[in-house]
Amino acid sequence: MQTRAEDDESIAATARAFPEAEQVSPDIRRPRPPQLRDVARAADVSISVASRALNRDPNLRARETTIERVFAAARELQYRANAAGRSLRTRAVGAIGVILPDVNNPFFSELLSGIEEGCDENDVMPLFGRAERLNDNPHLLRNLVNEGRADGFLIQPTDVFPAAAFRTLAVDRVSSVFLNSHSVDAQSSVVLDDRAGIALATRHLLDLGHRRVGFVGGLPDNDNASLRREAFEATMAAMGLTVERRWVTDRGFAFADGQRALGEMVDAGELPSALVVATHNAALGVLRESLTRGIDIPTSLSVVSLHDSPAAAYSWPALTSVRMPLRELGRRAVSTLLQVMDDGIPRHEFITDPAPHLVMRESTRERGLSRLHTPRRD
Amino acid sequence: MQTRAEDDESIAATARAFPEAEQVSPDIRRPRPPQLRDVARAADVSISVASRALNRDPNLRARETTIERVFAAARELQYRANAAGRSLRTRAVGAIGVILPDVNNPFFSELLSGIEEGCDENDVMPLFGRAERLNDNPHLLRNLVNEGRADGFLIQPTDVFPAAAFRTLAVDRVSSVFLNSHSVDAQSSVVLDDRAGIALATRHLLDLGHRRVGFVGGLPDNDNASLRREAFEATMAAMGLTVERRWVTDRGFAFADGQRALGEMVDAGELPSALVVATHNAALGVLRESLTRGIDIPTSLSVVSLHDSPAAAYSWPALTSVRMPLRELGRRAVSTLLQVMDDGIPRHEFITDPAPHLVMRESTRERGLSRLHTPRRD
DNA sequence: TCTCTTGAGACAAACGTTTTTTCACAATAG
DNA sequence: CTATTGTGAAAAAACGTTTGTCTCAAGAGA
Repeated sequence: MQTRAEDDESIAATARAFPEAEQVSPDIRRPRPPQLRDVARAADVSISVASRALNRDPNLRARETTIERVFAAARELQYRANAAGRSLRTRAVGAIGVILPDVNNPFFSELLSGIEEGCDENDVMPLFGRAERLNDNPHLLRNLVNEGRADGFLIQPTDVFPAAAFRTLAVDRVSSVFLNSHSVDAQSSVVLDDRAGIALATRHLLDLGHRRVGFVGGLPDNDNASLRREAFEATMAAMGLTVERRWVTDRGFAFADGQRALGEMVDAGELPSALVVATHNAALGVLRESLTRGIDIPTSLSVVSLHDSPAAAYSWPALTSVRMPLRELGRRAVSTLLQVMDDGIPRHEFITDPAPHLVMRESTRERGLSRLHTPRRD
Repeated sequence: MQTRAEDDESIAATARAFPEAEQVSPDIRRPRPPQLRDVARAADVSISVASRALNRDPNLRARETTIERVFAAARELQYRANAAGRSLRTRAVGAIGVILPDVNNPFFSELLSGIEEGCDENDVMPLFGRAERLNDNPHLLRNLVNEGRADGFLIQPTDVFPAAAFRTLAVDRVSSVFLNSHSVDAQSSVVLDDRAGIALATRHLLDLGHRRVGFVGGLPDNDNASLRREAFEATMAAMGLTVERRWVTDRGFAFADGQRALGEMVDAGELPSALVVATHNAALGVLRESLTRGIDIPTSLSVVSLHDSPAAAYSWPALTSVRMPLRELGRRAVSTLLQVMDDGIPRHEFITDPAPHLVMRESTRERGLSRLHTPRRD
């Protein structure tokens, strides 16, 4: 303030005027993570040998002991290759985008952990994004690709999906695997055996003696919905049973759709004695609407759903459901994506193992008084 | 097969023998995303000018028209800076790790979208990870840091958290913000106004005329649990009401804990006329246990919970609850983390706006109206 | 003796940015 | 007519890897 000081002095003064600057500066400087250079120095080899050893490059010719030294040094230092450096050189970032609609749908819990498991196994990083984000930011996928943040995508599509957002992927030739969807051709897919799941659920009701069985399905233009419905009808037909039109609804997969489906069925007159519900959330809606309308489940109506989840055990009554191998789906989706990324050949996988499994809870019961025992046939 | 052809020929023959090779090879080579170099060329400037223009470098001296040209070119090409290149140079990757326990807890849905919103606003990429992953892979956080994949972390801790996994962060001086937790000192935090939420819930019951009010709380050594319990007792005391010991439980925040709490309360004798439940999932457990035991809610017991969620509307009866500003929590957590990353100064934020809000549904009722009005049943 | 091979490893370029430094040129001052 | 100063922009280095090419020595084969 008094006199004009020389430059260096005034800089020092400035520093003093903002005391926190002195403390902060060392605070935010965090220790540099170990680099390949450090590993090489510790193992007393060149950087290139260290790199090739760690990556198990077959072109590297070095003594076993040398390679061992490198690995030991890397372990010792907790070395992890810097993703940016590697990515810059290899044009692959070791991360995959995972786009799911409604992460909070409880039935995704297993799928999610399957995906994470698959990622861990393959040393790949998952980048989760809720599908809704695509609506706010339709460039998300393209940006992710252009920024080189993801090498490929795992996508679970829904009806309301902005298909345009995915066209980008095809145009840019980005590998992607669609989960539970046959609809997008020319892309890879990994799907569950919905047919077997629905058949299991339906047969469960038939085994309990039910004959008047209805179906609460998804929207008519949804591929999965029609597949499930066909499977239901086929199973019924195989038992020589016909399906009453009025007991088959196609309102959708959501909670509210299940509520509505049951409501309409009730309003239309006599109920079936049992319902196969094509998906978990809709089944919870059916249960809830039954409570509202005073329909006693399972006494006067049995309900079984495709897809299990923790929430199924919490509902009233606890929901009998068919548990699908979602964890396996997640794992396979990851490994399939990696294969596709590797060779560019689209694949269509079908998860049959482990097979769908019936989880018996409280929402189904043997059909009331009539203990008619029908011979089983297949 | 017949004669030895010259090299070029035999290569062509090989290609013909593996027809897919011809298609695949170009397939997996995807178009190179636009680079800064391309932008610079299109705008007819050097790479450095392009970079500084796009980053609004104040040290850049260039004509306005030049800068405009650069932006126009970037828009035209849909340029996005390659994350690896930038990260390598700047030592920041523009991504933050988000560690949540149990992503499927429905009450996280808003928190998640708040975080994504905050990330979008700040042009940062969220890397979600379920906390359980830390159990399988305790090095996850350290690896993320060492690989330079995340610049900082958002963490929602729980009781069962492997605290050791977080010590790494402190040691490596990685910025992190804890959500809803006061317990980890020396780290930043963003917390909700639980006190106000519990007070609102409690006052709601008192306003309805309830005087015998109980509390279903979390584990006694959980900071949040004690905070909520204190808030409950303070609100009661402010009305001159004492709290009966037997109506205060501390089983935990989970569904099963709620079930157990109510069960024990019933087994112990007379019930209160209303319950404040310290968290959403436990409240659902209380509701479910009431159904099991034939306790009519809200006729003989009113239940209100801290934290709302879509699932609350689906329960039976629909759960009256206090909606906390989780979306705002998510957004603020992101911006706080970015500030901490910027200057290294820990912060402790308190979300009071928007204020907690009572969502009236069907699980609470005025005391004494017991037989006048029952929820709709057909 | 001379060339070849092989083993064991080192050199150096390249990936796409950001940022410090340098440069060319014109306008002004002396 | 030469120095100085702005102005506008280009050069070049650096970030941490991976990987194609080199080196160097020791032995093999002729």
